[in-house]
Amino acid sequence: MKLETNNLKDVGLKVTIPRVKILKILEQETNNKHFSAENIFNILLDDGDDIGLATVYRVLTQFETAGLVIRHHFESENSVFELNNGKHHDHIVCIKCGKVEEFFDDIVEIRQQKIAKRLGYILTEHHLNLYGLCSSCKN
Amino acid sequence: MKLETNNLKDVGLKVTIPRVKILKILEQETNNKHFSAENIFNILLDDGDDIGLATVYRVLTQFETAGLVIRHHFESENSVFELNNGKHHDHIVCIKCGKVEEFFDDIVEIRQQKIAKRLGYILTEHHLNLYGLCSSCKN
DNA sequence: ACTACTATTGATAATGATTCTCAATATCAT
DNA sequence: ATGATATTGAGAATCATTATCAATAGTAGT
Ligand SMILES: [Mn+2]
Ligand SMILES: [Mn+2]
Ligand SMILES: [Zn+2]
Ligand SMILES: [Zn+2]
Repeated sequence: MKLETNNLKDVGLKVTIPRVKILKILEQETNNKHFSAENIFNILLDDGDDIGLATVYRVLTQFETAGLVIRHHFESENSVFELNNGKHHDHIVCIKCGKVEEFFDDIVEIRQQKIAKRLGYILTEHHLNLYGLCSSCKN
Repeated sequence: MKLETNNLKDVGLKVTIPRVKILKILEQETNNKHFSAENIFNILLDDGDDIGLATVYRVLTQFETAGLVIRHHFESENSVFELNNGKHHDHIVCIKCGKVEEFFDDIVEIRQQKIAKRLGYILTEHHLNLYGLCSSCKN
């Protein structure tokens, strides 16, 4: 049985064509792991698949609820989704070309916990997004 | 001449009733400095002012462009606005009651610069939002 | 204070991303 | 294979925000 099939069964979702195809797209090893719903819809169109945009949104939300994907809101743009590989990381986004890169910084993570504690909060989540010009675009 | 009048003239905006009133609301020293457009619209309504919601959005966007206010996007909610006091800070938001508190952490700020540099970016902006349960809500 | 020139406003329509509805179809345990 | 149930696709609905446009207000110059 295929990988996607297992992933879906594991989270209690029926194995349907839209779900398998969307999961495959998210699993692609490309230069961009971060997809908008429209992105995925267009890839499906190019592949000749006849899957509705509503289904793409629906499936992505189900995947998010199931913990298979993570949803991001960069700047004030549309939602973007990426496969949840279990390793937390934050993002830096090029304001010119839109490239998204990932990073993880222990010191920042620890600091955040300290800040939350000092203010009396139980920290459940955080979003750290850096914006700037990437190495290609800054010239 | 009043404070609001000066602020507006300084950024090249005509002194109109909607602009002055919205600026006054933003300058209020209350427990909440962070307003949505709807928030401000309702305060105006309560004050008996007859200012359209479209005007509120328009004026807030003009204020943002002029550098008078800063717009935030917490979680995936509506835009919230606060007066730009010139002192950069980040935010922690209670996921239960919605309270927003501010903080500034030198170490995090320095780390962000380092991360951007390491990845070859010129950093122009960042959003760091923490989410959790505030001291009142965690019980 | 009056005019004339523009900028601004308020009402309403339009937009765009996302979600909802619902009848038709597909999945899967039996 | 069958039937109970979940899922799908198309299009309508939603909701925050922006655009349109005729009426009105602000302001520089008299
Ligand atoms: Mn990522
Ligand atoms: Mn603030
Ligand atoms: Zn770039
Ligand atoms: Zn709270």
